[in-house]
Amino acid sequence: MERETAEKAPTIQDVARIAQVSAATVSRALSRPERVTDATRNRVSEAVRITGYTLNQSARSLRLRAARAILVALPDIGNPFFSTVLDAIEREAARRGYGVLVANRFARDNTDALRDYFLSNRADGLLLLDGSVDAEQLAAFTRAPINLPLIVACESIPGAPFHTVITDNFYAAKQAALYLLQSGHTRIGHIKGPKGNVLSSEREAGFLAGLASASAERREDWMFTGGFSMDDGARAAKALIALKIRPTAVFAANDEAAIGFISEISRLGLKCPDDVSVMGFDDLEIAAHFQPPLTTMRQPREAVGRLAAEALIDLIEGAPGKIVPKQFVLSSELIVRKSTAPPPSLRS
Amino acid sequence: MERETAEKAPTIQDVARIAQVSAATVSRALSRPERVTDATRNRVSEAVRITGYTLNQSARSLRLRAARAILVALPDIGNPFFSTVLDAIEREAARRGYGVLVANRFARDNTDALRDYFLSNRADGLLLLDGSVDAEQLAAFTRAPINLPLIVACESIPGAPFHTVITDNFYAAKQAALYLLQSGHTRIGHIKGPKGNVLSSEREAGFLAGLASASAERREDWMFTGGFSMDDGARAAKALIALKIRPTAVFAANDEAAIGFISEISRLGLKCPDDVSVMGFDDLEIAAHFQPPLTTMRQPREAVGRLAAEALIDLIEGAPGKIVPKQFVLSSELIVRKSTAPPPSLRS
DNA sequence: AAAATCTATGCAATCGATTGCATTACTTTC
DNA sequence: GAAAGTAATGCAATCGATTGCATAGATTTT
Repeated sequence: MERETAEKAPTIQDVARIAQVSAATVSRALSRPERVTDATRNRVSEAVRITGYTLNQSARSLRLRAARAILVALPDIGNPFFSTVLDAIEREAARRGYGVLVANRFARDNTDALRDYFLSNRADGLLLLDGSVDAEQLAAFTRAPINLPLIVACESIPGAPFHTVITDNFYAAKQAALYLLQSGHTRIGHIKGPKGNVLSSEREAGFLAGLASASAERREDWMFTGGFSMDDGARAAKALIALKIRPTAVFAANDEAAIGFISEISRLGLKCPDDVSVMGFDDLEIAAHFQPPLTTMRQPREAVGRLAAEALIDLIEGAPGKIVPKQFVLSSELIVRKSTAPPPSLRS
Repeated sequence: MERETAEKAPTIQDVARIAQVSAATVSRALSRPERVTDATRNRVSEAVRITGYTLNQSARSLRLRAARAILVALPDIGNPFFSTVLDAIEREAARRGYGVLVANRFARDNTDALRDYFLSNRADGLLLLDGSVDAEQLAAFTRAPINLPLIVACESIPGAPFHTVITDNFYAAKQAALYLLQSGHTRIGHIKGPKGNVLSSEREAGFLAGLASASAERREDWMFTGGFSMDDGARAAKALIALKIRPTAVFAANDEAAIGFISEISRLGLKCPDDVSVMGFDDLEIAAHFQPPLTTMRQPREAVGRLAAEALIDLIEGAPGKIVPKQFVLSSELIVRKSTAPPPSLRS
């Protein structure tokens, strides 16, 4: 287990010997340079240069009880939505000198594993990008005696007292519905996200609120059970094709479902937007390059990641004590492209 | 800096006191259960349960000089190709009890930062998914006195003595060219990857080798300067449209460029595959759902990630000493979909 | 010039887990 | 039953950085 290196890495003692000061002074020279004289600081810098010293994080972590790392738990790194958010998190964390540990596809019932990263001093806090966890258990982690610094981002956990960074999914979905209504559509369907997912239900509710506000028709067989994957979208397409009365527009719970949907209806002979307008949600990079380019609600993914990382590190470094949970709610933006058009009835 | 927790986390000493044994015995009971009596083992287990003890990784790392974590350095997590590989890496690492630290978009000239993760005892080894680094400097890291365990995956660094896990890009690209030739195309273009990238040049060379083996025509103005992004593909599309004599098929260096290309030629009035067949490389998830579904070379991304993680951890845990660099070369697979067809001249 | 104040630095304990060596208790062998 | 061997456990040093407290020296105040 113990690694054998020909030459051991230089330690603070080595630097101290060469600079002819004590290890304590080296430590101070490096972390609070104003506390030592110029002469000492220079001697230490020189000794660091000579030895090629790098601080041993394990020793530092042990002493300070701080790992200078955060754990990011996500449901699926492979998903471009999450990987972009992760990108922003990583950037912000690096800026503030923190490492980023990733835990992918951790099971719902595996919150203990996340807690243990904290308890075992590998991470100083948790950034959770998944709302499908036991809120009660999670809340217990944030209280004494554990006091896990926690930020929930992307997906909220309703009614739970966590710091969160989310986007306003309800309002954005309502905007989407309103946009389709304003384009002249009266028969509008929705490809729902996965069951039990908070984002799904908020987007569905927002969509229905949009319909309701215009007193538009709402039919159960236009509410397609779906999911967030392309295959889910394709399944919804098959369901739509089978209908006698079809909606002229469909709002999908995310871009991937929208793409899978369009892909499948094209295969089956319908055209988008000629026969059916389709909207997505997220504005993934592919949305602009898909055929047809996808009308969608753009979520500020980078901002979500950056703010979440920022908030978590503030929490970690902040004074302990009672902190009122902060909620950041960012807005999404309507991006109109070619996958939506007025319904056939309104076209010349 | 020092975190103040109401109650400190239980330590091995606490467990020892409750189990009425020494800390040394607790340590042994946990790491090598066969070395203690059943009675002791049970008492320790019970004490662990009572206290809720979790091992402090910092202390362990300090003592053992091992972090039980690997650092994955990649050029762009946001890219679905890399994020899938990362997914596989994470899974394998977790299986073997290793944490995964990510370093994204690290600059070419910033290899020191990667080395410092190792020197500072935050990571036990480096998994590099980017070939665009200074090979000489990197090689120095793997030698004494640093002895950084290193695996280069996805992109090889030619002529450098590293363990690598790659796919056979040259052969796969040649296969792609041969497939297009066999479909009857005689005028075939190529959207090149980014300049200076190893993958780009191997795919380009393989493509040209394919053409050469069939003595097919090769024209400089059919070799589009490109890149790996959708925008790069779109630019190539504009260049193609401007040509007097156009190729009837195009092989793009990756799926994203292929998608950007198809998207742009559609916008400009050409149809795929009717006017031009297009092939990609990678088989991203979107490839199957794009319109038209994309013919492509599927890279075994999961296998690459898994093998790379496996090899790195073997290297970390293996006996130190001279190790001959191992090269894993995996094969890609032709996936035929609808974006390719025989050229117009051969169709009825 | 003595007293008080301040500054720079060193000493030594500390963080928590691991392990070589020493010790004790128990078993086997002749 | 004494000697030798073995198994289980404890003692104490160790990994490397940080920091409260002590001290020596410099500076200011009276």
